[in-house]
Amino acid sequence: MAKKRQISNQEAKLFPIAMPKYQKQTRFLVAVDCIIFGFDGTELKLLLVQRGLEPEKGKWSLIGSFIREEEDIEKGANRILNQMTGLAGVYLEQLHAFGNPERDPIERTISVAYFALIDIHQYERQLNDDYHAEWFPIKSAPRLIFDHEQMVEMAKKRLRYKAAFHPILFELLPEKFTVPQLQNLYEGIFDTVFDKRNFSRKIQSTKLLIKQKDKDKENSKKGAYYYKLDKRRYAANFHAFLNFIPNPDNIK
Amino acid sequence: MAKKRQISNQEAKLFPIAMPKYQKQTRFLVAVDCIIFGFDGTELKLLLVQRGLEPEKGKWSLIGSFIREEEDIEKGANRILNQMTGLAGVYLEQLHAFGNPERDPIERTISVAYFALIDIHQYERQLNDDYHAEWFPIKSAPRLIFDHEQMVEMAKKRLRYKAAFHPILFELLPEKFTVPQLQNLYEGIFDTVFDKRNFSRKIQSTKLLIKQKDKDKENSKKGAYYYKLDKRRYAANFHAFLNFIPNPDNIK
DNA sequence: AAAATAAGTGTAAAAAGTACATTTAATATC
DNA sequence: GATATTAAATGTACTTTTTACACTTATTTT
Repeated sequence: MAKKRQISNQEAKLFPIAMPKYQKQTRFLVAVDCIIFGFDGTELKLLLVQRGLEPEKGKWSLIGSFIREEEDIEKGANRILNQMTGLAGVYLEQLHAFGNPERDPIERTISVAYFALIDIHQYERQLNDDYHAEWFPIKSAPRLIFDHEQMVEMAKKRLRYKAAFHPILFELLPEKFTVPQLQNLYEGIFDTVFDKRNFSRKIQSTKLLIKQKDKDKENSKKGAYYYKLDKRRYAANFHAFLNFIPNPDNIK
Repeated sequence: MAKKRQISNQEAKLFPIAMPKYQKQTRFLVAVDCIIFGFDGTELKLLLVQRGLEPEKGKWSLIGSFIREEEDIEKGANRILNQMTGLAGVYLEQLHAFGNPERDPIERTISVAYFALIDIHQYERQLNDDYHAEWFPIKSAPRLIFDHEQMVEMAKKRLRYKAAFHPILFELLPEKFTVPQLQNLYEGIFDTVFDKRNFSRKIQSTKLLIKQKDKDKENSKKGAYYYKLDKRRYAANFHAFLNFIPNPDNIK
């Protein structure tokens, strides 16, 4: 196995005979599955598709596909997301690699799960019309194939965990949103209720919100002021600990 | 591709002809690499081995190997850890899947990294004598092969992050330890100093420690009382948020 | 006996978190 | 056009947590 110099994968493709390999090892299919969360102003939703190939054809499934030969996993996740939903430039984070040998009955497949957060309204039409993807309230989603329900459970926990300390939930909101909407979102994620005054004070203290002059009149007679995210501060504070949730116990 | 019933992987092995496959997809090598942390009472250390096969034979590397055909990833991580270091039953958590197509120049390999926390003293001899593994202070570790330094960086961040909220660092300590030792560990991990009185009060308030009657006389004339971890409470509180670190900013 | 060393401990002030009720702006109804 | 209805917006007093800070104690060394 002695070797004078390293041979890149590209070279190896051109000169397959010369390429040393780890001969005796098994090779596996590797896939990406995406847990895509959206928020419609009232509840947290999950984007699902009907699986297009056997086994389990026609059953509900996370968006996912196989990684290609020369494709980085993260790039693959973005490609698959884009191909299957048209989404691009959304928040995407690696969740966990799932590798139970029995998880796909056809052939062992290792799946790297990613979770995505998107503004549901920005894509609602497109998703339904062009891609036959469907939003389900997370509390009444259908049964999913393989270990996808386990993936969703883990993603929910991760989302709660992150949301307790980092301003990640803004990724789920449209450009303009109201404080009551934001509170709804937090209450949905943490399955609890917060005192309006305390919540508002805490959010305002982060200085991440910029008050707009117009109001949302859809949800109340008085109307609630719109806010926009201060993108500069958001970028700077994303990894800071904002302690959004007073007692984040019972999360994990 | 229509199929009457599912065929398990085991069945498929017995009747290879009958097994439907995802024909056109590329298959990849999948490996596990372990970032193994230890604490010697003074500083955080990293367990490394000299790589046994080309390429990069003889260079320093994380402990790692390929996943086997019918092996779950987590089980594989435990097997590899045990085979290469003799360690068993230690804290092990999945960190991240690394999949840059160029990360191993011989053949594309997707590596699922795990990090482990161990009580260094319990294994010091065994590791050196039987396995030729070596501990390096994390601040003066040698260059590592492939993307292993990137893995270590990510593991350090994850460790800090978890340690800020969960009592995870006890995994690095021996059964009996003193409060000053514990404080040393936290100060090392967070690269800062804490007030002795405040640190002690905070730790005691978790009620995770049981005071022993004997003292450690090695590190001071007066001696410091030993404590043991209350294992019941530890198990119950592991996922609770203990807020060990007052202002956990600058972590990630 | 005196000096040196690190362990162990308390208190007051500041900040953060909690609990709680009324007023306000706009629309809908009579 | 007066009244009822709805959800938004806002302040204050109390409790808990965090922070800043210095001396005494037990033991060994000289």
